[in-house]
Amino acid sequence: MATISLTFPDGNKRDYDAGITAAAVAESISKSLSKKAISATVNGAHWDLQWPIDADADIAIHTMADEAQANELVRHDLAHIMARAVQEIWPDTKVTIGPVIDNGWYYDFDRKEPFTPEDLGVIEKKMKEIINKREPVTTEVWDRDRAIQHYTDNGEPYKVELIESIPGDEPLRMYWHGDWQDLCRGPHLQHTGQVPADAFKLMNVAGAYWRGDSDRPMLQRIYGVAFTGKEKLKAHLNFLEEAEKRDHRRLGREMGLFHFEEVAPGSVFWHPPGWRLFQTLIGYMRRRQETAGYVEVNSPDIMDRALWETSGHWFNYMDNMFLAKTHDDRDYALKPMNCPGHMMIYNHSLRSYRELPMKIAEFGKVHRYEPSGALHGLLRVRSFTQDDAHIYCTPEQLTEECLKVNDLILSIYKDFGFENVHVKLSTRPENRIGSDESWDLSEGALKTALDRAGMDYTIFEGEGAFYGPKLEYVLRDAIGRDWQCGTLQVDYNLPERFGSTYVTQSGEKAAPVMLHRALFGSLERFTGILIENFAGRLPFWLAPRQVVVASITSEADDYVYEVVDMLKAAGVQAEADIRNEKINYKVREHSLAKVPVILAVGHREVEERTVSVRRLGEKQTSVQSLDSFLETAIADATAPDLR
RNA sequence: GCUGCUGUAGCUCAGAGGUAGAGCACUCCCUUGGUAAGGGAGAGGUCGAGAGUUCAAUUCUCUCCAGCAGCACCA
Repeated sequence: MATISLTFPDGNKRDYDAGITAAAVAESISKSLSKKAISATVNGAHWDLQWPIDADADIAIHTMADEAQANELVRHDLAHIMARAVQEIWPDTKVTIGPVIDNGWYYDFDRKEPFTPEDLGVIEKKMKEIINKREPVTTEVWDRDRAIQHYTDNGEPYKVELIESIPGDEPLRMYWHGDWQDLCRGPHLQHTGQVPADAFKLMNVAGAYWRGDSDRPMLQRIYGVAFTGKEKLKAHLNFLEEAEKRDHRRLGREMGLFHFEEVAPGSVFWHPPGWRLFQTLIGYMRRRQETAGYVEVNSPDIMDRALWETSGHWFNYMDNMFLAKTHDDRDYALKPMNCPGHMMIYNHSLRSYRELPMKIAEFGKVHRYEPSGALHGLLRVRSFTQDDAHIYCTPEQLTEECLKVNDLILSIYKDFGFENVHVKLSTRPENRIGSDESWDLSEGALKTALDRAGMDYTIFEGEGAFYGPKLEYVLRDAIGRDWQCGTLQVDYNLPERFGSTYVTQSGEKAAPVMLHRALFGSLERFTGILIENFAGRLPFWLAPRQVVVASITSEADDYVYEVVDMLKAAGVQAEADIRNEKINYKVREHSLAKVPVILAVGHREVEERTVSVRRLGEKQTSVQSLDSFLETAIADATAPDLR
């Protein structure tokens, strides 16, 4: 028998018979390692302990201490254990797929009866029983016909379909957890007892299309979370609780920012404080854009069908547009995008190369008939305001302009405290307009700009818009969640469709290239993200209510108004609270409403012309002179770009 | 849009085949209180909408609307 040489992480080499399993390698090292071992990494591949090793290789044996591998195995085995539990309880259930995902796994089932929340407890109990049996996990490679026959005989059509979609030259691997069998590429643990029985939880049931295709049957998906230990599960559940507390829909209500109504699903009713925040964001962006050489315009909300036909939206997105037929029998559409309107403005005069790059910005409100199931608070709405702009430039200016947008976007996110930004680059989709040459140029410009800016980015093949490739800026919030906000798209097509030109230096007409970009993206969405990121405790300059001046006795009422007026005159958002309530009551109420500063004033403050300052989240109060508080409040209220 | 769940006062929720209840919020009164709920009284609901079953429906059935979780979608 041939001998192979395995190299361990510490550099040691040992010789074994070819075909030795990783389990046997572990056993050759020590009895305790062989017990604790969960899997191996062989030449970079995650390796089941039962798999044979046929040639020289680098090898590392994993135990539960190896978090990454342990999580993957535990979650993957739990997917199988859950499927087994479900089939034991409801034998008529058909199994499909059950992959590992962030923090856990899911498994999709086909069963007539819906799973109820109570069923989850029953399944969990059964799973724990299976784990406690400590049954071995075993594996075999089968040939395709045998596997298909097996699943046909067992009435598992989804598995048959899966096998048929696996390339013919790939071996099919079967796994057994006890006597329950599943097609699986592995790797898995040694036995079910290696799964920590107290570190998983079934979370919820939901529908999911077979193979992610909305034309295929809807299955029932059960989600679970799992970790290598109880404490980690607890930490994760705490995180979910924390995220729940930050829900902008709840905070928006508690802070009196906005609400929704059945009469306008997916459209926001902004209340005064919420609208103030919204306008603060627009004011900030307006200044940043003006400094960056943009000009602001406004284009109509309702425009004739002909325009949308020219732009391509009518045929590509009609189902998602709000349409309006008028009494003169014309078809109009509410604008789902600002670009066609901006095309009309660009085309209105003869343009010179001297005017380029021309940057047209609009805080345009667009309407999109989003599928009802997609709506979600401020994060996914049917009418929203974009900080939209279109940059018309020459092909030579393209990369430079992309770079400028990239710089601007990062600088702006930084002002809001978002320093961790990732970029997604989406390339040409199957359903697209325009020549391959123009797509080459567009994608090239974006890549070059990203490379020159030294940005990290991930490529998403085929995910671009129908008219051009796009960058999407994803920022990470205070508790590690990712939010997609800004976008930058290169477009050779729209200028062509609209016949846009400019006169070159040599007096000829040429087509401009166009950039679509939005930095906040949707103002509504960005507001929601800010609320969640700050858990409602917005920085002073953004806070929709900045200062409440609360009287301790009614004898201070006049002074309260004096302070409020003084703050307001200085541009600070101040309110009086002279209600017939105790100061405790007022402090509690305004604290819950996340007002950043409460000024309490009683006899002492009136006499000394001071204020007692209580900042949100601090128990400690400090007495300051009116003038010194005014000074700090003005400084705090100043937007970062004006400091 | 699809699957499942939910819809009772401004908010959070209880309730039952015989036309409704709590706490908070709201209004008024007492209280002038020093940093997260002082006390009392009062007002407030076509029980999401429509149809059906029934002597009787807010409660049961169906349809629709909206919300929630996920899937699909996201120009």
